[in-house]
Amino acid sequence: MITDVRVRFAPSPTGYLHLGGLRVALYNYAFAKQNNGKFILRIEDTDQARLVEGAVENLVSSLEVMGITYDEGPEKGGEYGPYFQSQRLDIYRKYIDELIEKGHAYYCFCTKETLDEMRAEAQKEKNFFKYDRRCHRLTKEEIQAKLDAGEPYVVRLKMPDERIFTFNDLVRGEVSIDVKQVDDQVILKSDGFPTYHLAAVVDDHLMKISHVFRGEEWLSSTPKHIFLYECFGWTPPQWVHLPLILNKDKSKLSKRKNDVAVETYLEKGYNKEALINFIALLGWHPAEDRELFTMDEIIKEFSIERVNKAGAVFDLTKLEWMSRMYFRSSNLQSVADYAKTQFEKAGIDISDNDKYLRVIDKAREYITTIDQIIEHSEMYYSLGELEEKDAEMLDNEESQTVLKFMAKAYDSENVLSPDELNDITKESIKEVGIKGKKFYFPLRLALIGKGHGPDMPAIYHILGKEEFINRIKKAIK
RNA sequence: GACCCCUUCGUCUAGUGGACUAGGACUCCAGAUUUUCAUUCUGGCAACAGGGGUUCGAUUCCCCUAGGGGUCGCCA
Repeated sequence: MITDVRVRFAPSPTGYLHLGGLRVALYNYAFAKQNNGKFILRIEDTDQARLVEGAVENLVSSLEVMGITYDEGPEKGGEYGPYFQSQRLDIYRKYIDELIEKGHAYYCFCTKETLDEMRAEAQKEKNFFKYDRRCHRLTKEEIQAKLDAGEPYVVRLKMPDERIFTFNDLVRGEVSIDVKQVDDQVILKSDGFPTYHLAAVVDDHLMKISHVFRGEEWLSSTPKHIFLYECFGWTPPQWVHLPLILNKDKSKLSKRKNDVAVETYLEKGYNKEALINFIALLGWHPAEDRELFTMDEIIKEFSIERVNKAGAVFDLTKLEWMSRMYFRSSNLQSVADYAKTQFEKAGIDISDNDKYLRVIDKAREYITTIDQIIEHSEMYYSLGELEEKDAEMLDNEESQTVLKFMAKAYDSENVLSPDELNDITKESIKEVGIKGKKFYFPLRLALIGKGHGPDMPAIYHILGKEEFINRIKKAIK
């Protein structure tokens, strides 16, 4: 076990929990639990323009329904709060001033327009764009004058001129990046908010984060972060850059090409344990050939060493399979509880709980998403209109013969066992002289209103003896 | 374009120099079981990107090429 593990999931509240975010959160959570560490939720709301109302609540509730709970964060609080970056502005300002004082950062008064021009220029030469540091050459007096005049400014980190940053990533191993590829990052925006780079580093240090799990898209900005740690004289955390989750065309999973919000999958009615299991296996796999893992098993088995380097394509078909598997094998009561709202929506009275559980236990065998439960359940509560050709079939002579015979054959004092019921059925087939589809189809139409469905003992068990006989009788003309 | 990362069946992956005739899962196909649908079972199709090394021996180590992805914002 690794000691003093403190990890964090730090989403920006832009609306919903992304599948990629879910996986980062899950790995963080599993890693923390497994090492008896702490899992922190921190809200990175430094971009005023992108704030979305209710996003935090949404994020928190998505995590909660997925079974990922945090030890410190919004609502809960904790020793290292506040956990909203927008409430930590003073802290950031203090550290930014320290950087300026030490000469690691400088004021920049260049406007967006100037910068755009410079970028366009660099674009023409097809070069990597780097800010030319013209504001770094300003004298103290010039800076003060501009500040006094109330000119808007940002603060930039002054990266070293020459240096190869080499760092160790727990997934990728040693990674090297030349500082020539790294720009003087803006760390304080003109609206007084810090950028991610500064805020994350400061918070990770102050919150004593030991391992930073994040998407691979952050790999190339890691030198900026490492440099910040050095400027402050702090020890950087362990880096864990996760492979990306991909669209079918291998590009980074996106809203345009896929459903990316966890809540969408929940609304669609996928089994949530299956979703967790499925997402866990996107980029991570234990040594054995097993595929089905409960949350506890994921916590137990997870290891960074077994996280893949290559991105993983999100394959809905496999999620669907897994969702089916989970509906069939999870605890009956939990499926029944999950299905309840569907029945309410459909206006089906499920006050007979024993029957409800019998219905669910059978219907669950057929579903991929929970909303499909109704079409496999409603016939046990009430029979709809028969389709025309089915009605005709039910009325024909052979069908009526079968029904009349079976209404008597199945009638008994005691509740029939599956074996007894099967025996009666088989004997009856011989006696009536009608078999196969001609025998079973009308029977099924009478019982559940459709030609396909569960076997006789299953229907008998669900409906109960009385209702079973009644339905057959009702179909007799 | 520059830099960084990545590369085993269509997809998720196992594999850390010989046990590989490259394993599992999903999908697909075929057969069996079942009165029907669904299930279940059995079998099948299908991959080490290419080229050089190193080695007695490379999927595994090294190099090159190719392909894919990521980054290059006062977004995170």
